Amino acid sequence: MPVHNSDVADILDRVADLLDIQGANQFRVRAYRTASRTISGLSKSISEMVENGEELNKLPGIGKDLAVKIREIVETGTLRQLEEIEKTVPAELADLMDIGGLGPKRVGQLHKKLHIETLKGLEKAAREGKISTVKGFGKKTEENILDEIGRIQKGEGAGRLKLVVAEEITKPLLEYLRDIKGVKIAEAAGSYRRKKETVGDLDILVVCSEGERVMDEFVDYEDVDRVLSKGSTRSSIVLRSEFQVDLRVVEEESYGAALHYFTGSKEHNVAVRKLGQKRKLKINEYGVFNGEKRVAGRSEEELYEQVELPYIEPELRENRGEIEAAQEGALPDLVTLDDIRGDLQSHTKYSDGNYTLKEMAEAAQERGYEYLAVTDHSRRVTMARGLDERRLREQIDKIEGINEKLKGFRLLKSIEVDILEDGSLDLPDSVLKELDLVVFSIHYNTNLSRKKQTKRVLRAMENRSVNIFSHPTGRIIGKREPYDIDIAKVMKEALDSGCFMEVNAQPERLDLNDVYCKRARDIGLKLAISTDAHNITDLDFMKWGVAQARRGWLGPDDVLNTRSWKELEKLLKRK
DNA sequence: GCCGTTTTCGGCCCGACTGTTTTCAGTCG
Repeated sequence: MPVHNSDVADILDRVADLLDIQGANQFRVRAYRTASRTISGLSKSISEMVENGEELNKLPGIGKDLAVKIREIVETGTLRQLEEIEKTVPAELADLMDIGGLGPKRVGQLHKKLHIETLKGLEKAAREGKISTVKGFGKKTEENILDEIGRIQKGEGAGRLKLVVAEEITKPLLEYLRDIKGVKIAEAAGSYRRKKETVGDLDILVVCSEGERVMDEFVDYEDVDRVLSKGSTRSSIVLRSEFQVDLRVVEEESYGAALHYFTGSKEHNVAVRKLGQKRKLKINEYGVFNGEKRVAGRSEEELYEQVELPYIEPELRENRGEIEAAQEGALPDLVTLDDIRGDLQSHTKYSDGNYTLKEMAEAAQERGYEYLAVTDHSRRVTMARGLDERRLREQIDKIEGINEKLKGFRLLKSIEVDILEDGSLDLPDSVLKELDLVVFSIHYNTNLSRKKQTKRVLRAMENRSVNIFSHPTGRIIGKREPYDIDIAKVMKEALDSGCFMEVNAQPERLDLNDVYCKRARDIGLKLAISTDAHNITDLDFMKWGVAQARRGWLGPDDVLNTRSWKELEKLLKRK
């Protein structure tokens, strides 16, 4: 059973939480958290690195000690140290930190003084009024704990929202804030601005001549469920959707510094501040300071300049190597929506799409595209009325007829052919060969073993008629875990055999994810960003795919569909 | 526990708000 990067990261986080509750040295705790972040953001498999005997302590934030521990996790699946700690600090205590207002210190106190070990135990103690008897805890804290537990039991809160949902909530709120008198700027920062696939909460920054008024109006927004805190420069609310929003009011001269600060990520900020420290500069949300003197802060550009860095795009700010790249002048020139010249996956009424060939073609043209691949399902996907050979040929004829009438645009003859369980394809080569390109994907037998699933895809790729492996991991954000498949191996094979892979732009898929995009770029494998549109409006999902690609460091050259059809056609020819 | 153009020891990002205190620790971002 291979140990994944996320498994290693989880164990290290677990150790960090429990050490924290135990009251261990803060910097030691931080070291475990940093290492966990490093590993989950790694674009290669930690298991493979161990197998290949690579030196783990070359990784940032990982020294001799942690390298040994990580190796132990990879080789045994567990960490003895964690098991040891759990003998004195019950594992479930870590979960109590999910309760707002409870951090490591308080959880540690509750364990020590009241012998609380579980959420149930905590609830009981709170109901019996025991919490408020502990020093440092009062009635309000006790009530708050019960409220929070109530919400957890109702299954509310805490969950991260998909980026697309976060946008639906954010846009009207920003408009509301911009309408308040005196507001010059209202902008969203945080993981929303970094275009992370899910957003935990929203950070909004406001520049306004009347701070108090903004705060009053903010907590008065019609969608507010409760107010967590309200100050003159910072307030937090929870919306009825359980989405938390933090608002900060800053002076215009601090706007850039604040925007940088609240855009994060935390790890990126820490790294930038350290660069500041080396130059005797203090960086906070109000600016860059040399002693008492503010030397920058109005814009992000000027803040970066102070630490001798070029501007770094928000999507890259994860401390996954962007600072080093910036120092070396090696930041990628990220792909933009404007670079996209066509869409390489879409469905029509022939299978489970809702529009005709002609309607889809017109919609793609309206978006300024030069081509749209029609990739209806193949026969195995019966639920979607998948195409058999006869119907596909009929569609090919129809597309050719439509193309004759179009100028500066063409529908590409294609199919999303199903990969059957043994790795063979759902349609015969004879018809696949007549297509402009072939997209291939998995819809059934999704729970095969890692070995079988990987072999299945590798075998499919051996067929010279296929081109783009679609939604390669099959995950649905927050709903369905990825298939157990060795993506690294599939990528390597795709590169060697002249195949490509996809970033599926459906906001609930975003598959490949950012980390895999970066891995593809690292090895030189080009990716298609495709909307998998089933409707005309789905064509606009392209922006989510582009966002994910940007988070994965992709430039225009790394993306297939930034090319004209003529160039793309050459690239798709397999040897 | 990590790390090094002030360091192999002694640092480790920084500030707002709350609740509990009676000047501040803890939490959060």
